[in-house]
Amino acid sequence: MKIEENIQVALTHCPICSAIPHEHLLNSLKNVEFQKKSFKKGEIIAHQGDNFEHLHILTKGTIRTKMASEEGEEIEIEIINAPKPFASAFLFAQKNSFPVEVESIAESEIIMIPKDVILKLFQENLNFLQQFLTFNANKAKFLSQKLNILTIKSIKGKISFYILEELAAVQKKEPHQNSFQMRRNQTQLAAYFGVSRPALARSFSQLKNEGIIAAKANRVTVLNIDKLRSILAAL
Amino acid sequence: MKIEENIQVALTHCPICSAIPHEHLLNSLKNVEFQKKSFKKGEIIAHQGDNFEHLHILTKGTIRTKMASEEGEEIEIEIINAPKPFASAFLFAQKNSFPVEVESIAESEIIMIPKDVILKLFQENLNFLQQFLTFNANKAKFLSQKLNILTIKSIKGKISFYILEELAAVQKKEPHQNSFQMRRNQTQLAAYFGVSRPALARSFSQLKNEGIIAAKANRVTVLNIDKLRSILAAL
DNA sequence: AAATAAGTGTAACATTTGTTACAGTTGTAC
DNA sequence: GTACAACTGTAACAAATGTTACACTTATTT
Repeated sequence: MKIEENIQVALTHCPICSAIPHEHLLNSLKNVEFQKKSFKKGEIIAHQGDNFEHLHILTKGTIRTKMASEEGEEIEIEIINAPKPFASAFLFAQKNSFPVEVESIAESEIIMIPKDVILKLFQENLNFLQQFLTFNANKAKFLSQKLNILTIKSIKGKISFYILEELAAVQKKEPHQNSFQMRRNQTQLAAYFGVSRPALARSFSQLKNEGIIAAKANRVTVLNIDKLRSILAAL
Repeated sequence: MKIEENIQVALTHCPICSAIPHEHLLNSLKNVEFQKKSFKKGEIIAHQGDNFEHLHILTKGTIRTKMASEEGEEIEIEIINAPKPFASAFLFAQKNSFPVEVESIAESEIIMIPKDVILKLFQENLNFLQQFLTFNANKAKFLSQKLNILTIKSIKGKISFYILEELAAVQKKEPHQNSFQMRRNQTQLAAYFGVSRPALARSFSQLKNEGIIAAKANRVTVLNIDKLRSILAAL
């Protein structure tokens, strides 16, 4: 099977494939019937519960995964930009179905590589295996952090947790920084937390009135980190 | 290092080690400085956030993992019986710290095997790798199911989801069975859902009054599965 | 069998969050 | 600059859940 240029480029930048030497990757995939699919903005790539036996790699575009018991009530799990695998942490499960709804939110392209090919690659290439393990372990961490946010019951608590996490991330680079840029607006954050938008705004206002944080445009400044921490502790 | 009899037995029954031929396992571990630790009932094995570089295997006893932002508000994640690995899905993460609090709830014993030994075993033994992948993928599924329960906002919805899952599991063995034994009492279930016990009881009563389920002792009977499903759909 | 503990059902009330609606603010397209 | 859309702040009210308390039932122990 001929591999298109753009897919090759995507794969060399994919966090789990980049360990495989370029030629080796080409050789492996050349002999393999991997599938390619394209999706328009708004199309559903996979439904929650669908079975799969392939490693899915998003080679182009952006997807959003969300969880919903049926219609209605949905909360966003993750937004994934190409090139990256998705649902890879579930590939080797006994009953490996998509745990989330996967929606294309831009012109997207995915390729699908059969499970057994992946296993073969693991044997031929220890680095690939390690990257796969690391990528999935990071995903598991992400899931468990998400779990943590949902575990916190009060909206103020969720906000505090979120802000402390974001601030910690920023402080790794600039240790004394006490403000950061919000990556999500309130509407998105409310979906992420699984709460209503006005309720989120209300709690945000309370934190501001209490002098714990300040917010201007999409920049949040932490004024009293101890109080912020105590909100979590006091839960 | 000498390997005690009981640990050997435990390992051969451990879901990720059972693929390794007995002699091979002994040989591999003989040359390795793996650690052994014992814990009494109630002792904390690991705190949320602790770093680790070893695969942890519970060889004896029972542990409970729970999540908590600090003191107070805790929700139970999982109860694990020996012999099983724990936190294995996070072992290869970039910053691999315990995502949960791990508590011994019985006389327990664990062994710890360094990461690099595990990698070596992967290379020598494809079955071991596959079992490890499967075990972790199942964990990821478990986490995402847990996420699903927390995502559902109403208590009635959580109960419906839970009952439908349990019933589906039972029906795999007995297709026309419409009742099942509860593995958790209401107090435990409330902790699992992250809600208060009286609120759970109230919602339970409502489902009973509406004729959707019946419950006697710890046996739940589904009387109207369509209505149960529609509770989830209507969310 | 009595005593005790563990689990369940339920009620009154407090608290939090959701819902709906609208006004003000900011950003963007034309 | 105007018009429009997206975002934010906020208020009144509804609905759900938490809290506390207690009665009742069911296991377990003695």
